[in-house]
Amino acid sequence: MRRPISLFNTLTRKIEPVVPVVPGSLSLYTCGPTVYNYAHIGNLRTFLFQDLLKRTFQAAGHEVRHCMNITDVEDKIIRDSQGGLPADASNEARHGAMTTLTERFTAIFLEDLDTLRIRKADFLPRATAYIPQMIRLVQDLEAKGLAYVREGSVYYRIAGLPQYGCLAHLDREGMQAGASVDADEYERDSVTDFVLWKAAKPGEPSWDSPWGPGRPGWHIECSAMGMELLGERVDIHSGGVDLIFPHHENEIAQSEGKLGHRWVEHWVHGEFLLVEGQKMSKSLGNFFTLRDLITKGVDPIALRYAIQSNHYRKVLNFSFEGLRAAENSLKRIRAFRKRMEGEGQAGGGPWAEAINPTVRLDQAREAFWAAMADDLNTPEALAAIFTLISDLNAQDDHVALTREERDAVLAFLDEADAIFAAWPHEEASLDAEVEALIEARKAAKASKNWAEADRVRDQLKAMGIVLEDRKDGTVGWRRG
RNA sequence: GGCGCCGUAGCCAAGUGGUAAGGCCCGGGACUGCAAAUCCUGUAUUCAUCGGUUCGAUUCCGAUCGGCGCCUCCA
Repeated sequence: MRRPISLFNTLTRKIEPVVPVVPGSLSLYTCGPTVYNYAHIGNLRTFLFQDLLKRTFQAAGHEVRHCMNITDVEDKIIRDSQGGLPADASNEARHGAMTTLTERFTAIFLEDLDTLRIRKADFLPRATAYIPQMIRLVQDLEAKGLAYVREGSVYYRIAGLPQYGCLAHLDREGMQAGASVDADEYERDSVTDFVLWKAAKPGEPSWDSPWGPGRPGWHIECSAMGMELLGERVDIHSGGVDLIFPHHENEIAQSEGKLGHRWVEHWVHGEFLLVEGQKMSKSLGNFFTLRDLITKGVDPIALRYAIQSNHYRKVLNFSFEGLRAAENSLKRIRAFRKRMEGEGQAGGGPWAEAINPTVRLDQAREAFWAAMADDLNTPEALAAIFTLISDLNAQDDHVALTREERDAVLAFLDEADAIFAAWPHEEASLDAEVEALIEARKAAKASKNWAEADRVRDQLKAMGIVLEDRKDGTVGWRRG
């Protein structure tokens, strides 16, 4: 079964159904990292949002063709990689220094994705591997009269493009009133024109081109690689809100200038993240990479959950208190999963009302998908799961769910976890030492040696194993 | 100056023109040798403020206050 999904489209500012050009096969381009440093949690929020987007379509039965660029040539990369080189270093040496830096941080970035269970794109093109395609694209634009050359650089001419600004909803007059526009060092016909190809400056790595040695402008890589790998019509293109302008606006200008028709149907943008109410900055001491948090003992999956339990289009205020709440929420879901994996232990106690587990499960599944299909409303989707957990825990306390019912619940948890990737099945295997300790406590308990029983239980807890005595005398355990 | 967003309980956070989901935390009770897990139960007469439209507004309109983003570094 393939479920339709609707998303807020920045282009129209409306929530609209996503209708892939090729039914059942979604083409997705997500703006990737510039690999000159560790990604911080703000960057990672965007990549987690894109993973949520992708996984939702996959879980909804769509095939996804996903392309994420790796930007490995850029001002900051050049700045950080060329420092140790002599002024007369060869172009080869300059490229080598740049590659050393970008390969290192590309590897680190990919490790971070693994740590956060972010699925890798089918295509992860490096910009420097597509220089010929970019040059051809710039040549095409030049041939169409959309671009012009100034001192070895090529610029895109915005003047004849009435639709320029449609994504960011900017008008030309407002742009020209901007204060920072004349700070640029390049010679352009109009302040709104942007660079497609930058002439090399002394000390910079460069590629040969029809306009002399130079390097690609910031926006051209996404247009060139997106068209090359995903085609002339892309269903969804996403990134952080800061990319709406100028990056995505300029991508539209370039790509549609070349194609002569609409390139991307749906533009989707994730909001920013604040830390303890303030913008992340190194001077405030609230700048965190994933590795910083792991060093502080944070479970990366709790971070994943904390971020994904907020709506992607709202500013997220990251806090350690919020992280603790996320960890505790996850404990509840995981404990419920463990309970469903085991057998029922019906007992007594107060009871609100009997329910039909199968009917209740169907309701939860529909509520979950209705929320996800409505612009990835994760808070509401998770609420559907928690409501189900409360209802079924109460029911199972009194009338144990059957094996079939438990398995059906587990199937739903797996279905939801295919998106959230936070409560997977874990193999229930223990090492011999732990098993021996559990047996030792059972013996102590049987002889009512409470002090010894508690001592062993504390010892196990220190080892990460929490015991749960069951009504029938058996002892359950979980990691925690 | 231009464009736009947000303000819901201690914290996080959905939501709808018809009388406030969910999570965390906290209090009481049940179960337990004690725990853990779980259940029952208590926590917003109220959704920044002030007006307007309406039979009725947290939800629509306007104003005000407060917080924030973008207007070519940026996830």
